[in-house]
Amino acid sequence: MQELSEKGNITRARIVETARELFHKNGVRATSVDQILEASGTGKSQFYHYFRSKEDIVREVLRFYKEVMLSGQGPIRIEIDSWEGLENFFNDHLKGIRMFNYERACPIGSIGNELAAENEDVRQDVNAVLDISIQKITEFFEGLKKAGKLKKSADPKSLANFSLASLQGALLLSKFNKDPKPAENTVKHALTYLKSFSK
Amino acid sequence: MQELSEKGNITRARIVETARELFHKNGVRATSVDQILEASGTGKSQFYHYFRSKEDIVREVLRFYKEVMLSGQGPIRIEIDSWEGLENFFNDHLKGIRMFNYERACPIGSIGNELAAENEDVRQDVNAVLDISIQKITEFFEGLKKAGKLKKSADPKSLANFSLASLQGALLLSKFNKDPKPAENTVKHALTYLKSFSK
Amino acid sequence: MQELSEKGNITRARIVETARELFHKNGVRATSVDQILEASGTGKSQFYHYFRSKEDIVREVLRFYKEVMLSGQGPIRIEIDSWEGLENFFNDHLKGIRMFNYERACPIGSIGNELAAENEDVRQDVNAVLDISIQKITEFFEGLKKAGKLKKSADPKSLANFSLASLQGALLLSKFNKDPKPAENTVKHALTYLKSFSK
Amino acid sequence: MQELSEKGNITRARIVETARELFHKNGVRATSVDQILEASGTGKSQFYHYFRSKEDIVREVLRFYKEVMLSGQGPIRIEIDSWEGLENFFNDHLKGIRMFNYERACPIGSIGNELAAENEDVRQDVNAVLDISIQKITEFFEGLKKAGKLKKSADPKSLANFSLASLQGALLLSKFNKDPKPAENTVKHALTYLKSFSK
DNA sequence: AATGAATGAGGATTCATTCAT
DNA sequence: CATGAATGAATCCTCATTCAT
Repeated sequence: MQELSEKGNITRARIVETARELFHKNGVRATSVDQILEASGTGKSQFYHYFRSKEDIVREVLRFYKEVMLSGQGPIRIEIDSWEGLENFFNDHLKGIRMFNYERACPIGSIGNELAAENEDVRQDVNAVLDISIQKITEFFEGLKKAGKLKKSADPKSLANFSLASLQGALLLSKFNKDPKPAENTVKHALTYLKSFSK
Repeated sequence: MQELSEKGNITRARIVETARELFHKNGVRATSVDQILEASGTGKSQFYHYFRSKEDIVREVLRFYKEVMLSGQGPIRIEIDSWEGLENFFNDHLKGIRMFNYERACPIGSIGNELAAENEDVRQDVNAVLDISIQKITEFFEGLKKAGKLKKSADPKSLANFSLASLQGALLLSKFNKDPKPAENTVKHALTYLKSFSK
Repeated sequence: MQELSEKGNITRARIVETARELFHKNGVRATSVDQILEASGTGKSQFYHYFRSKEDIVREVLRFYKEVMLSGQGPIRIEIDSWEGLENFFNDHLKGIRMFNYERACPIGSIGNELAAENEDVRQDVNAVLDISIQKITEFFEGLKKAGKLKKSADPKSLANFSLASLQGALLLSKFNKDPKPAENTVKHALTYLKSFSK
Repeated sequence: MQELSEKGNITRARIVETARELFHKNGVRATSVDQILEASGTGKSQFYHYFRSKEDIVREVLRFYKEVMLSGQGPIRIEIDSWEGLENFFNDHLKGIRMFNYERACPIGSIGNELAAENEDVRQDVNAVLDISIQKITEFFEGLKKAGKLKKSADPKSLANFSLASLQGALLLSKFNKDPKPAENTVKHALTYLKSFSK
């Protein structure tokens, strides 16, 4: 039942953090293990002390995103209990891409797009992480429905799914355009549509 | 008056076709030049007889998509002159992902997502290709507007942009889920929203 | 006893000329057959119509230098019949390196330095070409001697050999320095020394 | 306080030593990285653990020559404090080429001749290494002059420069002839000339 | 005489991973 | 926990050369 030492944990966390950043910036395959180690200031083979393989750290990165989303401690306000909350959720993503000059899309989606075909585990991980958002949004709509504030025709799960899809596409188009407008425009339309189910 | 030899063109086209398929299936970085050659049944160094570099063939593949879209000869019916035409455009994409068992998203978007950050030319190429769709959809909405069949508040360009974004996101989610539903659901909502501007 | 056609000869000569220039500028190994063909505006496989191999064209280039020197039609005045003639011989070389901004040494010596070790034929060719100069200088000194204008202690062949060695070294140092001074200085000393045998 | 591991240093040094030998024997371009590794008994990709590129090891080899010359520990006695010392300097070079059956010239000059045109850094490195010899010889002549043992007309720097140029040319001609005589003859004349400034 | 497609070995370089200490 | 040396397959690309027309 031995715990990892403090120091070890820190080194490990730094590696994950660096990998996460590089994966987001350049993609997984474009990021070599050596690059991660150099950028994290870690000695050469520390990596294999903490991770079994490159695949392993990819999944570790996805686990990190999962934890952040579940704990709600990331930059995205994912606890949604009002229409304003939903807007915040979308807008936090817009803020996110602004930070990187509209040169990146969703870090999770990018990993999924790159690796889903060749690695079933990663595909499922990606799915699971994105499902957290979908679930949270679903719960928001369910709440509305229960409170009689959503049209009967509206299916919470279906709307949540649409929300995430349009968001992913929004971020993607802004990356291709290196410009905030496509994402802003898409988010605006999506919100307008979603609100049309309000009553 | 002399054209490039038949034979050469065929070999070249076969390489591009193979590259296109592999890029779509596995991604650009995951596809080695050797794989392309082997899969296309081409001798070892024919590649560099026809292409300057791997980047070159990526752009050639994008050029191919561009031509297909401009000529309207691909599987996607991009000439849109009615609401039914718009539905066809979306549905053709759904058919497309079904062909690959929902294991792939948009081939152009995937290339963009993987390479836009590191290669400005590719980013612009991707943008240009996707803009063709956006332009076609824009023209459809403009036509409607001119005919007084679209609400005044509707901005054709903006709606077209939303259309493509939601489509990209739709395909992406279905790839992550290896399931048609997320895409179908997203497309359904998007179309519902767009049609709400009809009058 | 069929002669080569006019046109063929011209193409061939252009290839040799281009090769000569590129070998001088960048070295033999640094020059690819393709580069020669592209720079000479020759179709891809013309090369192997005229030459058996890359080695073959190297030797052709050396043969060219040989002919130029034997015919005395090059930029180097190699017919030496006076001290002034010897000075001209040296100075023509200094002019030569000036033309190329002191970025090149002797084209023949360079080929020799690069290939003598691996190709005995080339080594002998190089030697033969340089021997032409040595021979001409030798004859000059022999003439002087016969005319009683050279000290008895002076050995014509030996002095000629020294002349060429110091010249080769002179050009080399100027290339390393990208500056005319080392060559000018060396030539000045060499000439001073040689003239000391005059009587 | 930690030094690079013994083992690593040894491997690295062995690679440099092997590269040095092969560059001298066959030239830089004629020597592949694989050849260096095989000849040095080093595993396939150790090379890039120690050197960034092939250019890097070329410069490392030049750095090696520089250190050897500065430390005076090589086969060439470069500390010159008498006419005999100058003769030793020349003769050590003659001994050097004898070791290799007169199939090689100056290793530094050869690298310079092959790469100076395409690589400015290498050109400067080569220049710097050869300047060490020139500087040492210059100091010898300056010493003579200060002691009143050199004619006033003699310029130390200029004579040193001539010394090295004639030496380079001497070695070159012997390589082309695969024979010691041209070098011996040239050195003999150069020394005779230089001594003529003694008083 | 000329063209350009085809070949396949070999070049430099990068990569994920393992080993010895 | 940590270090960096070692491994060898794989990657992109270039080369000299030959073939088919």
